[in-house]
Amino acid sequence: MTSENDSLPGDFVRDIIDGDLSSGRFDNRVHTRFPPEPNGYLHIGHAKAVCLNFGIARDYGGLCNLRFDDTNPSKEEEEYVNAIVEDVRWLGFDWQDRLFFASDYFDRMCEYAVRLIETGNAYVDDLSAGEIREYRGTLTEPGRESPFRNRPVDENLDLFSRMKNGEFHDGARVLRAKIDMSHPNLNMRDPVIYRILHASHHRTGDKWCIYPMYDWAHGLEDSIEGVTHSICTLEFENHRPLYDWFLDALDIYHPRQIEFARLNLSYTVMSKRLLLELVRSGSVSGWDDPRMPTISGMRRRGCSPQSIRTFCNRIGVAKVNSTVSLEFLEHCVREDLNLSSPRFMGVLDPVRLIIDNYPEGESDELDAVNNPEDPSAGSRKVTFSRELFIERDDFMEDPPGKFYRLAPGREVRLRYAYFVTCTGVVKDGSGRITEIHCSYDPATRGGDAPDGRKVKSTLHWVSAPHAIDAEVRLYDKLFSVEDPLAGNPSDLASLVNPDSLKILSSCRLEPACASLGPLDRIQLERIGYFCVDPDSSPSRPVLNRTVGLRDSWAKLRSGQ
RNA sequence: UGCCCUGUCGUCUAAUGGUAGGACGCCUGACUCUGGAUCAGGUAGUCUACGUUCGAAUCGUAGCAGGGCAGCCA
Repeated sequence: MTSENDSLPGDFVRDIIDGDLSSGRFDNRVHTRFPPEPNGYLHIGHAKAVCLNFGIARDYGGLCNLRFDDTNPSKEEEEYVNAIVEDVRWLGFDWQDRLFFASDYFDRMCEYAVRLIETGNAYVDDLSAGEIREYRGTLTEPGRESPFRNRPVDENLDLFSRMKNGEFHDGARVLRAKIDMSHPNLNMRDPVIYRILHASHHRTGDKWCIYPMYDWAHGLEDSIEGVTHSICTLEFENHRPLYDWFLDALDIYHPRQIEFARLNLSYTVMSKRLLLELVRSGSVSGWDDPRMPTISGMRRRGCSPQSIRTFCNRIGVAKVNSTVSLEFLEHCVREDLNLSSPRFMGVLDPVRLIIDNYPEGESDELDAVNNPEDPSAGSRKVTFSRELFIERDDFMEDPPGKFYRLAPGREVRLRYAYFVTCTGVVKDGSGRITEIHCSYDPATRGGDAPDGRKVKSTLHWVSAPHAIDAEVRLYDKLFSVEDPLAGNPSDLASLVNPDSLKILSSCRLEPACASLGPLDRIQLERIGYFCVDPDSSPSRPVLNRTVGLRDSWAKLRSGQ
């Protein structure tokens, strides 16, 4: 299990656990679970729950199960199971041999249902779905009892067993708990326990034609597994009385349900349904599009598992609905990538720079540090020559006062190489600069002047004859508005940030980048953090921008 | 006009009846072969009212505001 060195304040969930530990409620055990439904991909909101559940188990020396809540075969697929397993493992968590499925407990759940019927706590109802809704009442009016509510136990037993045996069509009957049709909490108005669904299940095949409802199933799963603290999101708060009622009615082991606020992130959405909508509408390329807040999207974007864990551990756990700023996620990503990413030089928008006093046809091997934050990362050679590419942005013919980079007559340093001074530019017919001419000072080889003179800036560069071509995909926030759901927009797609993806197809990278493999994370000096996309090939690397470096020049410029 | 939950810097979150603190963001400055990183400083908050108390963000009452709930979804 991953250990985290962040020392963090506790949270209300841990406070509750501390209380249970001191009162001896669960025999000094702490046992949690992460219970995804396999009907979609995991997103950063799920990561919060994963980190909470596995993190608590780690901190208290307890256990955390990975359990699939697969009680609805019409929405669930094995593809999702596999993706979820991969994502949780990638995040750095381990459930040992405790990978469970709700469907493993279907037989026991049925036995429990029979017990509920026998004790007069459940009945088979012949009402249709629409009738049940009508009988339920409203938020302000009590419901009415079903005419089938007082069937004798034997009849209920018989009908339930025939439901199970497939004698009835979908929707013909349901098994309901007998609680209180006038309860102020609608969940307690005789909730449905089993429905008939002649559907093939991804694990049990056609063995079942009745499937348990969440409220019934979830507490049983927790109870069967000996879970102590069943941590879920706020929308289940109103379900807790029912969770407790079932376990009490059955008189079986009774975990404690605790609800916390789900994560919201600015400039994105966090619902499987809406994310699926973006996929279906083609607004993004798939669940793993690097703009998506999914774990697979973030992985492809280049966020490290460590940075996601750090983020989840720092945002805290509370009961207030809140929206964490995207900037905070980016901060956590930069913080980790700064320490762990090897540096390379690459030019996104190249302009040719010619060093007139450098001998034609010659080249030079210079030492470059791989990671200034990590001496053990060592160094590499970069090849210098007479013709280079630098970033078009790094030159201005008529620079404003705060522009420190290259300009006519000005001397700057080329990273790890030489000081160069701009002597002139060449333009094409439209006035666009096609070449920048410089002279270099051979005495500054390596990047320092023996006479101690300083320059205001250092530029990254690549050698024109040695550089490799690359495609770079610049990703930005998914939506152009901070809260895409504000005002219930009818089409989310129209709010997608038009600049969320810019593809640059003629970038140049230093040759060392050729050895990079899919999902490798690097820093391109002075630009940002990048991740090698799976679309990449050795002959044509494709880099995804994870997040830019903080850029005080860009900020200065945009502020004017 | 039912029931449940929640209100602390712009944002996220601590303080568990005893000095309202941290982080992100933002603003200054220092340093720097990444205008990166790092370091130092600054900015800014207890929803309102009444009550309990020597003392209230914390406890109580009322109000206001936000969120959730009427699937045979989870």
